[in-house]
Amino acid sequence: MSLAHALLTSLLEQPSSGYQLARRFDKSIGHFWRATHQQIYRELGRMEKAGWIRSEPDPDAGRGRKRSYSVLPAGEAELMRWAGESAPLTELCDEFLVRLRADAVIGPLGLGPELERRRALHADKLRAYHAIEARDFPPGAEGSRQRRIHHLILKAGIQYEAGWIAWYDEALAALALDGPGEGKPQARCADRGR
Amino acid sequence: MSLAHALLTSLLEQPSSGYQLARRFDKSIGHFWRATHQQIYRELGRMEKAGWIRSEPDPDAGRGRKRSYSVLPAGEAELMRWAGESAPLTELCDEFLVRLRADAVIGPLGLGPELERRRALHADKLRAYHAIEARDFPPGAEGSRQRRIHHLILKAGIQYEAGWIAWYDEALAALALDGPGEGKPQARCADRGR
DNA sequence: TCCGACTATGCAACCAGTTGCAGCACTGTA
DNA sequence: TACAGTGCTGCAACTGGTTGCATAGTCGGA
Repeated sequence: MSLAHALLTSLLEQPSSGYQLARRFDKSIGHFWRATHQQIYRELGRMEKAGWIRSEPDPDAGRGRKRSYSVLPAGEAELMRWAGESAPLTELCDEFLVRLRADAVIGPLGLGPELERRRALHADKLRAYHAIEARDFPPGAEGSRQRRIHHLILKAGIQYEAGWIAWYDEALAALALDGPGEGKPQARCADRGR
Repeated sequence: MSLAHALLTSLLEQPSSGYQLARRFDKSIGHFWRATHQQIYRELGRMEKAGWIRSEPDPDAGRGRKRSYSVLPAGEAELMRWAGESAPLTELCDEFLVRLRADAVIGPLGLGPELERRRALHADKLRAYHAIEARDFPPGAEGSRQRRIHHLILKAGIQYEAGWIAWYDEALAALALDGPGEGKPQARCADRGR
């Protein structure tokens, strides 16, 4: 598991509260790592107990029970240790491919619209990533090592989405060969007589 | 969750025992959906209770306590229902990108060799996929709808691996700009004085 | 005949992630 | 002053996945 380490990284970049972390995870880091606020609070508790981070109640006063977390040397050492470890690859694991395979076994189920929908969602994400890239990494500017790495990470997202878009295009073309009947699952199911 | 549906699909393609399913998951379906034998046995139990599948003890006799599972009409109906549902996209979620980002915050940690290693693993997988493609989907042959879909699924894997390889090449090039010092984490960490 | 390797199934405990809900503090507005 | 909205934290229950271990039959070889 590495949610703790994702949080350490995020806190090093910017000490914040659990809530802020949760919101941040909807943006930058959240592009490639997900967590709910529940997970984050629980994990912050553990990390504090482990001596990796420390919290102080309410630094910029007034705002409720807010606690701000920051990384202790032990946490930084742990992050350094962990970052150097080698980890297995994240394997391709996509529910939709299972659906496609099911479609192959039990006859055309009219997945065309769903393919279109998914392609469009990927295209939305790609557009969003490109917008971030245009804003934060203008061409020509060299940038620090840190900026180069952040750009690299963004490019991983771009590459990922672009790859899927290309694949969905191919899939749509391949399934279009079935002809117009592909859009009518009921009729085809009846054909199979079950 | 959709392990149950992956199992239904797999059982429709070929009725088999839990153990065989587990081994099959190391191959075809396992390229994009993972499951341990524990998960599979537990799930088969649930599915049988739900009336989606039925089991008979030891059809091709002699072999231990082996049970063979096959899909019932209710299971096929359920699979059909599920395959038509729309599901959220699988998002990019990669631990290594967190490590990279940690490297950006706490200075060069010498991730070069790990990048190389990961690139090589992706290349291995890509080679394996290409071998399967050459064997099962020779160019020129048209093939049935089912074969076209299976090819499509394989191509998703190929596209995925090829994308990562391209990205790792880019990453290696981008981090090489740091010069030879990048491979010596200790020295650089000391530089930072913590 | 015993032993180790492999096929095959399963229990129990644990861990991570999700969901639903509740509570409290503050802010703006009616 | 009351009330709705939102920032912020948290408990409790559940689900899915992992790990470690136990068992039992079968087969081939020393």
